[in-house]
Amino acid sequence: MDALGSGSVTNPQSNTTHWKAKASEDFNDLTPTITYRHLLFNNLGSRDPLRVIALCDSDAFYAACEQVRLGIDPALPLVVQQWDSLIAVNYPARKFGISRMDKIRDAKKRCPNLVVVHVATYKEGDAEPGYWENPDTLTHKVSLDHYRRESMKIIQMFKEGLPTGEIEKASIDEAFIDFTRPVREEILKRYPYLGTVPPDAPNGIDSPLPPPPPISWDGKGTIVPIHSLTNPPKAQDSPADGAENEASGARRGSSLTPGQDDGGVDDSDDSTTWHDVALSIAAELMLRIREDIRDKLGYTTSALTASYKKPMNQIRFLGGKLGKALAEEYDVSTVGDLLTISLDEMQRKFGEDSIWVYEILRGIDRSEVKEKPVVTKSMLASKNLPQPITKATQGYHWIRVLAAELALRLNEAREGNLALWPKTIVLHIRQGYETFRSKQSAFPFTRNVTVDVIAGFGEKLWRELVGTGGSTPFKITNVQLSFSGIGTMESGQRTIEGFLASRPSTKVQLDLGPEAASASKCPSTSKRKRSSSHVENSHESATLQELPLQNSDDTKTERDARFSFICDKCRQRIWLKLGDAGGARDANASTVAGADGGQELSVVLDDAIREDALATLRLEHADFHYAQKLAASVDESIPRRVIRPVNGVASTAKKKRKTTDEGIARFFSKK
DNA sequence: GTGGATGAG
DNA sequence: CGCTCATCCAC
Repeated sequence: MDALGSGSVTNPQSNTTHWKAKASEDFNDLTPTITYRHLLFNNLGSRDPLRVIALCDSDAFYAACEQVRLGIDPALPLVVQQWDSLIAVNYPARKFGISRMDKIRDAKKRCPNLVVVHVATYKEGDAEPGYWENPDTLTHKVSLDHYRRESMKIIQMFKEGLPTGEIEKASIDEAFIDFTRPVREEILKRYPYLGTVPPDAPNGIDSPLPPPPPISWDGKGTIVPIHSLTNPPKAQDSPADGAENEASGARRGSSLTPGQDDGGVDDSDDSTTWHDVALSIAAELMLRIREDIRDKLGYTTSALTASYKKPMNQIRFLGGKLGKALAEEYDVSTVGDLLTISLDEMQRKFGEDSIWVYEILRGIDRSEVKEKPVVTKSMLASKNLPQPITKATQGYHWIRVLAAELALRLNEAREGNLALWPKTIVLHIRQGYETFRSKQSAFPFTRNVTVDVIAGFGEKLWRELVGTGGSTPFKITNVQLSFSGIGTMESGQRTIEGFLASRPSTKVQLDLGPEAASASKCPSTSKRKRSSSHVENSHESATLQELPLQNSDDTKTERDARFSFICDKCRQRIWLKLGDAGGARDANASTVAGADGGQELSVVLDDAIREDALATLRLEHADFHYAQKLAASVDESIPRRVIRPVNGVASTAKKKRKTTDEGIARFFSKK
């Protein structure tokens, strides 16, 4: 696709309409005459005429990460290897004609002195990924953790450098930056006289701003005038570090040749607008931050700062099925070809919402830049199996490897927030060339998320997905294990129970130890009716109740430590009661049941749950004392705390897609 | 909630 | 291209 904007026309004489798409449709709102209202209010969102957005990405990011990590001279050619392929090639290496997806051998042939770093990997049992010269894809899994961490550092610098800007991490090496607010602030700082509407202004706050000062585009990078968008500059004029700082969409006079810097003040005409000023300030801020990142972290970046159009093929959303569908529907191959289709025609065919696509085709992208939560909603670890696996044990092996990665990543994320809780765990497998199938299950909140806990669930899901093997042969070519629905647990309550309550068949009730009764003496005893039934087929599950019995070495003292604690305040030994999982419960009676039927969860998992429950019990017991103090006068039960999903915006008002949407039309709904 | 599909680097 | 990652959405 190319020929972006081939139908656009700029009008250097008009202050109100900067370009038109063919004759009839115009986009007046993009670049109106800027008034005091435009400047002094900041409430127009993506229709703000002073809106400036930048996209900044790191150059050959993975390669740069390795270069920085190893303290290698950035001028040396370096590639990052993943098995037999390359996943990153730095600029010096590109000079040798090496490109991504070259085979490693070819790359070395082209450049014998090439620095080759294999991406970090780990195998089952490794506590963390490591850098090895020749990891085996049959035993190891790639880890991108280091790159994720470095990425976060860069995002952090954007945020610190632009406290009032909006930063949206777009990928591991890219971020969208909304400069609209910082630019406004800067304009008011530099031109304070704009801060008040002059008394003699003809239309009050709706009067146009006075003419802008001349702009120096010097040192702001490469400027891409709007005229040139069909023939944009190439990167040959980049700074020496290979990075670029482009600004696009400035409604400039014709004096600036694409890719050249005229090196100074724009005194060419009277066509400079406040719109241009905004763009130039953003470009300047962008450059400053990029330099800071380079100096502090060692990463070079490229940025494109645009008011509304971007050069070359930089159109989002058309790279996938939508683009293909459009091309087929209209039997065209370039964006330019689609510009002949009028808005009316598109809307008649695809409904009102297709204006979104119509604008995208014209380089107008009104998407909001919105900061994403620091923690992502999901985490996925996956492994392609060059040699398809055929046995359940092999599956368990990979599940453990993937579980190790998830454990590592979740625990690392928890360094920032202890209450992080993935509500769901999912196992995907791909059999041969079939599409993926998956199974998921609730994941309990556990303070210690270990490989064993995760793998326990993974194995359970595996059995649901492929069975225990034997009878039906399989050939699995990919295994993925993921957490989803990551949110935070509020004041760490009632979590295990919530999880187990959904498995009524395994509810068991068992008081442990002779002192169990004494536990109920301290706080009030549960009056809830209890089921006295034990699990009938106890061989089916390794539930908590079996633990003390299974382990013959388990002395009484050990058992005490595992299932109880002594409260400092009341000097009571407080016991963990394994009982009915659902329903209400008193402050002192922690309830835990075994998990799923079958040998679904390992003993170790139960152990983790037990420890978790014990920790919860301590908190609750402390709460009990606290509540007693507070509520001495009132005969009220201790307020129950409730689990509340943090991102619990239950999307009730989800728009129903029109059932008439068929084929291509379904792409046209508003994003 | 579950499971599949999509887009992106 | 092969691999990895995250989100969306119909059911």
